[in-house]
Amino acid sequence: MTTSTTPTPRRLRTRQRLIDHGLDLIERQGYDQTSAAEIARAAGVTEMTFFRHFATKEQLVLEDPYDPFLAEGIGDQPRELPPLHRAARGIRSAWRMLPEPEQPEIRRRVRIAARTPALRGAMWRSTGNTEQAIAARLEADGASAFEARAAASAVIAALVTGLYAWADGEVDTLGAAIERALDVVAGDA
Amino acid sequence: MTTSTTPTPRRLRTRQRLIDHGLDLIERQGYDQTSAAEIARAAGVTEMTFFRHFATKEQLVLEDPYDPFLAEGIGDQPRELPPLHRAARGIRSAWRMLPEPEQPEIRRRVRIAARTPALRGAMWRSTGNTEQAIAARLEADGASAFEARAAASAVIAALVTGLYAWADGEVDTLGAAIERALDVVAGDA
DNA sequence: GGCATAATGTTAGCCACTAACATTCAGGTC
DNA sequence: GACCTGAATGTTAGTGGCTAACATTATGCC
Repeated sequence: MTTSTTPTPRRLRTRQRLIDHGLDLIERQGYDQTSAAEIARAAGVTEMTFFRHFATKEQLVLEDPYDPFLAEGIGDQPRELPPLHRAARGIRSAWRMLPEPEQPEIRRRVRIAARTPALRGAMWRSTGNTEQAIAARLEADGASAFEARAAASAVIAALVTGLYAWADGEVDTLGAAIERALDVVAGDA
Repeated sequence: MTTSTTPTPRRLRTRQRLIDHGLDLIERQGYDQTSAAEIARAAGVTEMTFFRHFATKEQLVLEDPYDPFLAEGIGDQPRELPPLHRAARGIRSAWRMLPEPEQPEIRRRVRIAARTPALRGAMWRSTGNTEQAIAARLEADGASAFEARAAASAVIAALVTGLYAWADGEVDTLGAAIERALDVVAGDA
């Protein structure tokens, strides 16, 4: 039940220092070459404290800002469409309603993730919740469990690939990257 | 350049003992609750030896038998089709030409992977090569790099989801699971 | 200023994984 | 059957991610 008391200002500051120094160090030296202890030291704090803020070292990089709402738009899609198309259209419409997130920070993170094999796996794990939410929506609207999961995973995979391309500078805006990625899996929608 | 000398019989036996005891222990106790040292001990061997056979503990579970040929069938698909459909049809036709792999062993592995969050990420990483091979074929046949990667990742994601469903007993045969998964992403092919 | 509680520190330890060096084993030669 | 060589394994020591248990400091409120 993640007892979620509002974090105290002090805690927020330490957390932010960890993020700042962490991303800095990792960008300069690489993820594997940067230890949690080193980041903690740079932030003026103990290794133990690092892990009290981030359950794993991966989580420092893989915060998940764009995630949990993405399933919301699916219910509005016409049920005659096959699950893959419903998922793609739903995500697209949900995305359009999102406030512009702080893109520079996200982009730093995604770029690091794209370059670090260890994190590409972790990214997949971290999108697991979203995937499940999408699958649940699809299933609620009539798809079989199997179809729902297959469609959800395919759409998320394409989307993450789009994110990577954006972080690498192949696509100009996050929005465009998402649109193009979804077009590939459901181009006629 | 993986200097690949043919492994000596002795080495093969130790390796097999590690696999046998490893899968046994993991099935009984869970992946996280089973240490590499424990598996090594059960196989009558040192922890160090374990890691000389498997670069990581993950690799003991995630051997990759069905992988590298899957890209082969793509070249035969009509180029007018969009990349996603070419990929799906290519994999389907490649699969049909494969000799039946030793399914019981694979199924044990996939089932473990499906149940272990840490391994679901690793699975993704381990399919990276296949994904890249598929994307390369798509690109060679005229798709843009972006389209190629998005389509390849979506198809692989669906396929892995199908594998999980098969391992869980939701689908009877591996072949059927693959067909159904591909139908979801490219049903009209 | 005093107090309760959140935030951090300390210490000790497990496990995945690696490097460097020492030992044993298997298969062919004589 | 003793001998020799290279592959396979063992030993030891260490790093880094991560956790548990307990002690200390800081912060906001009275």
